[in-house]
Amino acid sequence: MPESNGNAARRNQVLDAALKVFAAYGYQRASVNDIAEKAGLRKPSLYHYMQSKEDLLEAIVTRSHKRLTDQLKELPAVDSAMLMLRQIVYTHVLFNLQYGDEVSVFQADFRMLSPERQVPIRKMLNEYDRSLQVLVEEAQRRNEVPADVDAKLSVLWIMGGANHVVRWYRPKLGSKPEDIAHQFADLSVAALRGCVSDVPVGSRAR
Amino acid sequence: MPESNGNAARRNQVLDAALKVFAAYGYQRASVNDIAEKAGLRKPSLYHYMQSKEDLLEAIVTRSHKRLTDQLKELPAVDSAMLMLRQIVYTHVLFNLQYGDEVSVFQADFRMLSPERQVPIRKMLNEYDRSLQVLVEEAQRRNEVPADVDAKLSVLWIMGGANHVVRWYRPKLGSKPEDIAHQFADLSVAALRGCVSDVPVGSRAR
Amino acid sequence: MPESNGNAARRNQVLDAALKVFAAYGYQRASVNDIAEKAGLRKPSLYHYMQSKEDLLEAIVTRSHKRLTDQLKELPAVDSAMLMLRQIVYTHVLFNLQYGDEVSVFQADFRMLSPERQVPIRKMLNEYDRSLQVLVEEAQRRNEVPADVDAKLSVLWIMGGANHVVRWYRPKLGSKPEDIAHQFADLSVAALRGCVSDVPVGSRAR
Amino acid sequence: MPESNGNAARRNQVLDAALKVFAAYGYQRASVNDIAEKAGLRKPSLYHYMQSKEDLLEAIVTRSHKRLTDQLKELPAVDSAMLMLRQIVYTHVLFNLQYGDEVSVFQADFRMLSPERQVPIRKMLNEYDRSLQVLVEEAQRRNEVPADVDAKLSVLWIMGGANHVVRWYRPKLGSKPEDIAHQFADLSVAALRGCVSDVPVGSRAR
DNA sequence: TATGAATGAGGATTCATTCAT
DNA sequence: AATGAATGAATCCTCATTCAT
Repeated sequence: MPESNGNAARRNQVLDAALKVFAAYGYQRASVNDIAEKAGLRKPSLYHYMQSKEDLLEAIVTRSHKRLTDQLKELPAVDSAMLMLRQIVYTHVLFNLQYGDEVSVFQADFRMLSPERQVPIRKMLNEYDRSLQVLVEEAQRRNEVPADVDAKLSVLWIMGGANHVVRWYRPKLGSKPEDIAHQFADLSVAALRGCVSDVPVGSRAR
Repeated sequence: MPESNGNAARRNQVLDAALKVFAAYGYQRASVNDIAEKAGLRKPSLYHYMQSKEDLLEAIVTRSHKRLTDQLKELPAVDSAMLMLRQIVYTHVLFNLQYGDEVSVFQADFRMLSPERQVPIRKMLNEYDRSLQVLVEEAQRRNEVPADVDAKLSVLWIMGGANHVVRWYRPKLGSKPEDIAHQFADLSVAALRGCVSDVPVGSRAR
Repeated sequence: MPESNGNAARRNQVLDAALKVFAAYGYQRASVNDIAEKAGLRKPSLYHYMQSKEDLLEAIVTRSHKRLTDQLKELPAVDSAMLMLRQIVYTHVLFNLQYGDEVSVFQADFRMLSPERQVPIRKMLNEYDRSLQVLVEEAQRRNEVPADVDAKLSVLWIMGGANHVVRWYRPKLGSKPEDIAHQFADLSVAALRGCVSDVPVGSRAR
Repeated sequence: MPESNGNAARRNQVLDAALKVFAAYGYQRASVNDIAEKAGLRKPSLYHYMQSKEDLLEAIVTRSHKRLTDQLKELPAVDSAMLMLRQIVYTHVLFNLQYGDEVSVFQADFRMLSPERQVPIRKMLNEYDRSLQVLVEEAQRRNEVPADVDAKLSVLWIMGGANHVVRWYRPKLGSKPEDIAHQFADLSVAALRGCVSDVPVGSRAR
């Protein structure tokens, strides 16, 4: 009766195996047997370290978010909202680049969790977005960001760019992670700052 | 007549049914039976309108990309690269908002296609990204975008924001699609324009 | 309501199409659609010329046996049982070589018919074997075949060799059909004639 | 452990179950479920002992041929080609009678294997035929068989008779296996020896 | 702890046949 | 006579999970 999910080191090995397999095939296509092979065990042995396949996914997703927030907590306090935001984007992008598998699985397979299991994670994500939104609003109060910028939309915009990296980034190819993170932090700050008041709106809709 | 996939109107109904089911459950979890029910048919009848489940996914993905590029082709020619880019981002975001299901399935399940089926689609995507990159480079030659901006990275950044919308946008909730598209077009242009030269680099790594 | 299985010429075309398809894939693997394609029709159209797939098999099998017996009926009467037998073997082997597809289907798929449909055909086959056996017994009475030969077994032996040809014979390769038939007729007669009384029985069992 | 096909004893039980079911219904009509029932298992459990249904057929066919050649290898060496041939025919016929199911399945369903899987088996069969042909030629050099006998054809003829037994033999009915094998060995030797030079060629074709 | 064995539930797909047109 | 459309039944196979050892 594996009540405690056994030995913690082994449990982590299993999680890592699952992570790689999920990242490679996607949660649904990855079989428990694939994970077992990757972990150097037989299929039933896995059940000493997990309750179910879904359990692994939840653990991976939760662990991933925790890792990110742990990193963010260590950021030095700065008195400028914009600088804080810049730090966060930089860290977030770098995190995504460093933990590509985890983040990929998060993005691709999060919704494969049962609705109930999604709830706490969605909550964390919303809180995260919300905290960024607060920073933008703070910057707007300080006139570092134009008032007509939609704080919520712009945060979603930035998150999109930051999360997208796991889809195209390949280590050893192209720019270094730190450079990418810097560029993206710059782009975010520039986007928020605006400087667009003089651009004519040349969109199809007009 | 197994070659012609039967009546074209019906085929489209089946594609739409598959689209909804894939969007709701994900390609892997969606069963052929689910699609049949949604289409008002029994399971084997579907095979008059498709060769396989994967066939449906490929058709959806291809149709989606074609729809977008068809819209982009209709954009008026403008002599400014930046304006052109703005138009494209606006149109792309609006398209993603209007065809949320299609785009979601594209993003979530594209890689469930066999490697061979992925090839032509990857090619199209790369061409699209490349064409945007060319616009950024053109804008840089005209000094509308700072020379130190990485054209490729910034395009990927923008695409990230544009594609991300399908993950959070819910019709009837929040801003109107046109407003979102405008904001995102503005943010993209602002991000490229820069104005960030005076910002200190407050990142954890330093 | 296709009571009469329609136009006879068309019916024969369908039979021939089925014959080729059955011979190529085997009755079970051959699909009604394969037959329809070979016949230049669509699947449901076949049902104007048959009651069922099994119906086609029965018709092919029956037609094949009738063709053979028709040929045998035309053999000239001869007063020697051995000569009669020789004629029959020659004709049978030649028939098998000429109607390889039909005979192959007969042998391979006869038992796929429902038990009831097998009855009359088994009866015909038994009668055929029996008539040969009678000839051997007649030859034994005339001392043209040793008395210790088992008439029934030797007939089954001969039929084995004769039927086996459809498994290895390929037109345009090796001997001509007439030469094969002659050789086999010779072998049959020689086998029955015996001349083996002086052979020591070097079999493992002793 | 999907590579090792599990416990060998069980695997053999499954093979035997499959053998009986294939022999009774034919490979195509036999369902995996039929085999499972015969083996006292549920359908999915079979997959511990096989990779696929076709896998079972291949194993049966290969095992059958191996069993025969193993028996043939034990035959005592004799200096007469004719005696050797006689021994082989005797043994082969007896084998076919003793392993009727195996041989029936071999003959009826061998071609249901994928072309690739047929290759090695065809090769073995050809080698077998060829080795018999060599014996006939040797006997011809020793003048034990007339020079005008076609060695290849006569071997095919003999194999036909030998293989045919599985179609008509029913245990407990008619002659004993050993007697049948003896008769057939005698008939083969007699057929080859000839003694037919004085027979007029009474065939339809003249 | 580790695993061989077993399986219920469910997967996509095929196909002979029917029927309305 | 010909066929597009539709489908019930059945097929092989996969897989997450359980359990006895």
